[in-house]
Amino acid sequence: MCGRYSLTKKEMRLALQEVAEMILTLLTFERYNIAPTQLAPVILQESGNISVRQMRWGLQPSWSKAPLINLQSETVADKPAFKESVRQRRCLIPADGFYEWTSGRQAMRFVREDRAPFCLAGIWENSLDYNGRAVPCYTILTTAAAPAVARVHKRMPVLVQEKYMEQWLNPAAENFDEAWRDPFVEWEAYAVGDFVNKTGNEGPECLEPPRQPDMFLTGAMAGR
DNA sequence: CCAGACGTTGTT
DNA sequence: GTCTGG
DNA sequence: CCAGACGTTGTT
DNA sequence: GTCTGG
Repeated sequence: MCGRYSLTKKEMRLALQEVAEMILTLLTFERYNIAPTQLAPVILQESGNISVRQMRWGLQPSWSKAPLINLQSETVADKPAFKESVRQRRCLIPADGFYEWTSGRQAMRFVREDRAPFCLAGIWENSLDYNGRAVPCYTILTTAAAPAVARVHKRMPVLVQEKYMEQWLNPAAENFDEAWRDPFVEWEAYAVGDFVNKTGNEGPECLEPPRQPDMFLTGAMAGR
């Protein structure tokens, strides 16, 4: 009854969007506080197939003491230790917000003005754990902060627009200037309480504003 | 050939 | 481990 | 990124 | 202050 069908490039993109949606709604059990060294879902393409795997946040090269949770997008492709990952093992990291801490250790949460989820640009590799076992690990690429973010922090994660997701995941693709270009997303920032500070803490409480709002941030002291 | 890099952030 | 620079 | 440790010995 | 673990 069904002896043939097609899957054009355009249809492939739709399939990818569907996959991304699936991840964000079903596979991504809610996470409010994904921290370095923890497992989180990552989208990748292997043997031509797009898949989702839980990976450890932070590359762990043998020579590095600390896990590398961020790498600069501007230079990563030129670094001997990472160029192969940039060439062969790019990935997308689904998220709907990210945290930055002010110099005063006030946690801020950044979300898109339209509240839409998004994908961050990452690369991954198999690092060796203490048993010599291969563990897939990922790192988030960074770029100069967008204006609203720059008030708190100079750097921010690279976002991959939907129209570049397929290219980003395809190992055959080579130039990422387009994929890395600033998507000019408007970001909204709001202060959250210190519950999020502790890496083990999970749940919606991570999103709640501070119990005692920071006087300087809210301007509540003005005029006193 | 060997030596040295290979990360990011914010703070002083 | 691997690449770049000298 | 933040939180929390930052020690040694010998014994079970 | 600095390092490790999450």
